[in-house]
Amino acid sequence: MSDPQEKVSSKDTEEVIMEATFRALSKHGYKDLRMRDIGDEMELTRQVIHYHFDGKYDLMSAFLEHIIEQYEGSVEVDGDADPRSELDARIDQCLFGPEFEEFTHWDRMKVYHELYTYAQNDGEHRKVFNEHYDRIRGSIVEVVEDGIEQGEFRDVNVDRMGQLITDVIHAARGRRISLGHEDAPEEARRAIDEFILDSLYADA
Amino acid sequence: MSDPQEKVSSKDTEEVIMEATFRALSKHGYKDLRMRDIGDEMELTRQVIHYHFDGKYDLMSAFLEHIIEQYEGSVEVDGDADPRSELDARIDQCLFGPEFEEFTHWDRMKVYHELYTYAQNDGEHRKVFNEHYDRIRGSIVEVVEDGIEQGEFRDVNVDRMGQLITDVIHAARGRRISLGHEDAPEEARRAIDEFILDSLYADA
DNA sequence: TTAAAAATTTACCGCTCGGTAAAGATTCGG
DNA sequence: CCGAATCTTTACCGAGCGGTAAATTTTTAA
Repeated sequence: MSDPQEKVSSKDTEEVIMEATFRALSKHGYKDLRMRDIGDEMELTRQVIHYHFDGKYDLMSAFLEHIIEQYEGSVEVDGDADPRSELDARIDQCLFGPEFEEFTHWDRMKVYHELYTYAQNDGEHRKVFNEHYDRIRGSIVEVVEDGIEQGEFRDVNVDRMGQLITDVIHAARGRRISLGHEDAPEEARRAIDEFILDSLYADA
Repeated sequence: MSDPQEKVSSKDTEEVIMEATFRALSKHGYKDLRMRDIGDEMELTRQVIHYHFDGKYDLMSAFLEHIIEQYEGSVEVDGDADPRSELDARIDQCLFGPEFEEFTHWDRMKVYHELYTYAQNDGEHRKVFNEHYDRIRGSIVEVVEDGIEQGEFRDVNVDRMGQLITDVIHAARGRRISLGHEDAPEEARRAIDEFILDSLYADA
């Protein structure tokens, strides 16, 4: 009875559904996602979904929050490092993902990007993404601010700088995913180093 | 009989279908696009589409080439200007569109971005986008190369620089479209100016 | 003028989709 | 141990989808 693999409570089922949704989404893409595909990705029947969620849209909304939670939960910080190292670490994490789960990172990003793009047709989802985006950018802006306060960086417009870095990260990811440019993240990393971060030091 | 508005030849009809597809796509998004929606956007019946195109996928492929053609056709060049002006002009055109058709530019970009993202699930479309992307980036790289040859710019890695600029443009557009950040293009323009293009002059 | 070819419309269809209702199984409270 | 509540499965459905076939109109070529 306390057999760990037989225990399936309500919360576990919803988690199972989330993971199945993730796999189905990875395989078929958002446009061609059918409830049936999700059912095929789990041991349970597809109809259980309707018991736990109120239809397809509700499911997708729940999944959106789920994947964003995972994203933000995977970000690690080392508050003690110097601003430059901290900044580098954050950029790396956004571009390459946490070291230990590299293999799922791009699958997750693929799905994330697809939902991100379709959000233009959905006010609800757009709002969720906006809040998430603010947090990500904010965390980078913060590091730049610290660097300036500590006198390591020049006094630049932090919002503009944070936004620029976030944008480059975003574009490189999108390019790797949509166009298949495997080296996009690494190249973006170098470009940020060579052409952007030097603006934090140069005395204009 | 030579009444200009009554004349409807085969090529014209395909053009009508392309425009209707564009409008339908703008309204409903790729995911929720039905053949019926396209029919609703034109005077002709929706079944004519099946006469001119071999099903929905064939239509979408044709439309993809159509919209990319439009995009590239709208780019104007002034070969005589100095490299910096030329570069500025190109960036502006990518970010804000040709002056005279600003009102359609963002509708087109919206559709473009959606197809771009979905291309990750479609090898055929991905290939088309890759070729297109190479041309756009190439045109920017070219200008930077000219600037270096003419001694106006520092001797940077042109591919990396071209890619970076293209990425920032792309991300800003995506952000305006998906998240609704109206000021994204202008902010990106400033960021490019302040933090990237200065790398073309600074002596390291 | 006319007949064939091209283009469009009308009418229709099979299938797949998301969703539901009721039966069945499992868990929980006493 | 039992009854109730929770959860899952089985069986099914109607709406809406992309697509087709044949009738109809328009254009083309003689």
